[in-house]
Amino acid sequence: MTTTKTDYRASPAPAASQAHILVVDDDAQIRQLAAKFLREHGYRVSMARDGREMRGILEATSIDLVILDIMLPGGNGLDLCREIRASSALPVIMLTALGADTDRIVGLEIGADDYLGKPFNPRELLARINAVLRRTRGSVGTPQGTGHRLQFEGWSLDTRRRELTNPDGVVVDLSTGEYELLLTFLDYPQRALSRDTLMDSAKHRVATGFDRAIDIQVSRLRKKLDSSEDGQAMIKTIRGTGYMFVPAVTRA
Amino acid sequence: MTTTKTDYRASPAPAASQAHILVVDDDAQIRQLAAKFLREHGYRVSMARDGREMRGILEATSIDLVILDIMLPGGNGLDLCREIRASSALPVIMLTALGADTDRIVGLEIGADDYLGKPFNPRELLARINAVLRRTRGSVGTPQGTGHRLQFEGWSLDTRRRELTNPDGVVVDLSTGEYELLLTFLDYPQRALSRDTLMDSAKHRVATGFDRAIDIQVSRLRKKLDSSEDGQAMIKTIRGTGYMFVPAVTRA
DNA sequence: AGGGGACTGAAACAAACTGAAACACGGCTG
DNA sequence: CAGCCGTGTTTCAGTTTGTTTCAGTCCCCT
Repeated sequence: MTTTKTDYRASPAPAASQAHILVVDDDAQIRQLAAKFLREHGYRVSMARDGREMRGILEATSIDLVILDIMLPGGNGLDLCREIRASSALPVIMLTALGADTDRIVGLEIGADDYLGKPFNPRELLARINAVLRRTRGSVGTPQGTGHRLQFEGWSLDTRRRELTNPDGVVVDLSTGEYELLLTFLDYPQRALSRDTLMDSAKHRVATGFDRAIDIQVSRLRKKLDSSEDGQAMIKTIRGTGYMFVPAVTRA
Repeated sequence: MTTTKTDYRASPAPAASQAHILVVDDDAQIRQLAAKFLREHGYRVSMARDGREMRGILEATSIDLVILDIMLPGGNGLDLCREIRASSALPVIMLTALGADTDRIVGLEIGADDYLGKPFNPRELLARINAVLRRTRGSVGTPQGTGHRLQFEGWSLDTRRRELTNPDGVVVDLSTGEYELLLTFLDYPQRALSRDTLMDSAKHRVATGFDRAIDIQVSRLRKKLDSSEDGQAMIKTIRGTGYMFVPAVTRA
């Protein structure tokens, strides 16, 4: 995996780049790893070792999202999650040990916005962060929750309903894969994305080397975006590198 | 975006952490176990051995939720549940002996908000308590007992009567399984739920691997929700993952 | 300018996944 | 006891997705 060389966007920063994330984990290695990766992707990151430190940081600074290990010494992560939820709507993503399915149930019901098994793929973490932020952005404090709509060249992708609407207002059916792919593009517009990046961001899996899955998926997506005149041009091929989503993207 | 201290789900919690729970069970061990666990998780807990003690505590203090064993010496737990319901909207979770009759019991008009097979996983108990409190929040103390009604796109699900009403005001019959499934969806709208999660949240059991039970149940539920035009779209399939309930859900 | 290798677009096929009808099973009702 | 209802399983058809394959493009080199 490579950290894409192009630096991040010139235009409508999906605001993701400004979000401030707090990583709570007692394992220094995981903390560092996550922090490094997230910083490279434009987030501000703070870290805490336990509940006490977490509270301190939450009070001292303005955090947009918390990543919380479910297993913390002296104080279950679930309790911390509930504690957060008792007083705010701060988005929380739980890290759970693999295979502990009871935690899975509870992680859901306890009010976490998402959860991720350890060890996790950094890109998947990123994807989920984006998804959660997208879901909660604007909805926090705004009852009717605007902000879940991504627009470009008259098109609109409702991330809540997973629905794409063309400039004429007609809903265009997208398969799950096409939706995820488009979403990835919309998260990083005007930026060359390698097949690798697209693969694990959109499909949550690693490229197998001689894999053309992304190509064909791009091709299919293009076809659907093509109903308008310059649909073809929306996703530009960057030879030897990957693809780039050209139009400017705004949130509504 | 700022860390708004507003809750986006519902009104900001009569803080789960402050809720007062009454455990009614004649088995001292279970009482202790549940109480200890719940206290560790921030609840206030009272205990009663039978119906008489229960009444005493209900009158003396302010209880937010009752956990009630269905098998009690001298006085069926079901009767106690009805008794509670006759005079209040106090949420009740029933503990039932594991096995055959759980399903049947639930189908009956006991009016419990949820149930749990014994022996139970403490975390699952916690999860269901949270879910029930979230659902009924605001209803307790409100004489008219609103709050047990979940609404979406003109539809309304009355969790007390286990009754679904379509936008025209017509009651649509739901089987037990369909009801539980819909309830789970309504608890976690706009969120991809895996078959596993749906299975143990809605059916109180673990998926057996090559299980299509959820699929067919979703299919049946869809059909019933379909009487309106875009019923099909309400439950979206997320290939390779599970299902998602699309409409916004409000409690009334 | 021409040729060759590497890369991409997309059709064709195959595998995986999902929808739903049909059937089977168990409990309940009359 | 026969039939009905709710539910899970089986099964088959329809979708979606990934791989293979081949043709067309682009780039570099001579």
